[in-house]
Amino acid sequence: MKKRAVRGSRTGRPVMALLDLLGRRWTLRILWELREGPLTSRALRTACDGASPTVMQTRLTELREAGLIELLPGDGYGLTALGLELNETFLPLHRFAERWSKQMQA
Amino acid sequence: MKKRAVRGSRTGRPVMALLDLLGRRWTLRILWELREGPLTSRALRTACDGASPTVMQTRLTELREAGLIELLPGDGYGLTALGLELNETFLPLHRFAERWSKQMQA
DNA sequence: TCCTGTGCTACAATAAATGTAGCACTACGC
DNA sequence: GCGTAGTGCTACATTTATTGTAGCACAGGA
Repeated sequence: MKKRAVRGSRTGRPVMALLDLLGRRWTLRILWELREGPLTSRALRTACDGASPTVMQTRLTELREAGLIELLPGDGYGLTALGLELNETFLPLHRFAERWSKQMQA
Repeated sequence: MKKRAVRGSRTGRPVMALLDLLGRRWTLRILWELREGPLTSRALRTACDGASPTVMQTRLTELREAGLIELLPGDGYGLTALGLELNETFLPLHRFAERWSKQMQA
């Protein structure tokens, strides 16, 4: 855990830092899986097709430092108010994915 | 280039395949940089903080196969109708990133 | 005490990204 | 024609990230 700063944060453009954070493996998926409520770290690993605990823990730490998720003792990990707000941005993604999938088959 | 299928596509849930595709490094950033019009592959590399041509080319191929971008001879890479639609989902991200950045400083 | 589950870590093996260099092709000016 | 500059794209060695397996310490509950 040597590199704490979010990559792209040097540019001074927050959206770049955010895109970099979200562009790391499993990050989007983790936020997505938490959309309906908190999950324990192990449930999260199961939900994410058995992602390795190493990277899962790394992502959880990153997301926690970014203030998007938090560890609720007894309930596992859940979205913060900020994380919930971000997640709402992605809600249309499900509908889009269905449309996208159909177009790809054609 | 051995693994062509989008990871997560086995699950039969398109949103998982989409999240996996978008969760690869530079993918979100590329879509973002194309939001205001086509860019050549080299302009794109410059815009993405000098991403290596290897991974840039890999992402461009993936996004092209996903039908989100296309190569317009003479203009470089641009969003398809589908890609444009997806990108509109991310437009609120900029405003969110500003808010997020401010909260993080506090 | 002995389970079971939690968050989390070590460590070697594998896969992905980087950085540098360069190719083939096209279009332009001379 | 010739050189120059731009395009999309690739090779290859190095560095970094991710995986997979195993396991730790701790906190309940039976």
